[in-house]
Amino acid sequence: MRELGGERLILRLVEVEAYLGPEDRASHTWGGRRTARVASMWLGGGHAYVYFVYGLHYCLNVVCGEPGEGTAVLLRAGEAVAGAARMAALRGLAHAPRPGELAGGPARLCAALAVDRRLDGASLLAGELHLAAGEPVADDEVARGPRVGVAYAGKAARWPLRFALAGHRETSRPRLGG
DNA sequence: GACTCGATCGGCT
DNA sequence: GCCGATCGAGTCT
Repeated sequence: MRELGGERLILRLVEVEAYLGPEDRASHTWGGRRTARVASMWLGGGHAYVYFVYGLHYCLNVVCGEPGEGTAVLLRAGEAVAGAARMAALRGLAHAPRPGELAGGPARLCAALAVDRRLDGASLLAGELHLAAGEPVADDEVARGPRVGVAYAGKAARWPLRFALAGHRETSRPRLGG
């Protein structure tokens, strides 16, 4: 849930990826890296970790576990529950978004919720950006597969740590089968 | 101090 | 399906 100027923008998360900390080569905390950029990923669970990538995109993670674990979940896609028009405007879309276009992809999700570095390290338990428990999802509704864009990570690149609602239309590309 | 490349997206072919 | 954009963190010298 994103609160922006009194308006509520609500996304239901439909796709995420897990990053397991120092032993996960695809993780920014691989090998115990403690640099300024990843500092917030070492915070305790419930904090946001926002980073800038490719010179023009932001990605939003939810930090997990105890302080010092360095584990997080990347939010890859969501479907609009409320505030879709505002989110489309934030995305700069002049037309009604097609399925998957509004927040289907980590950088799109950040753009739709106006997330940038100012929210890096912020608490997600309260405040203008926060997580709320949603409907429970049965195990057989969840498709899983290898993560995206981490081919450099060797063996860890093949770990099935990407999770999405099976057959959901808002998930990011490349679409997870199932 | 300089160089390399990335947890991406959108436009063009 | 392929490729360029764009910049800062990380790494090496």
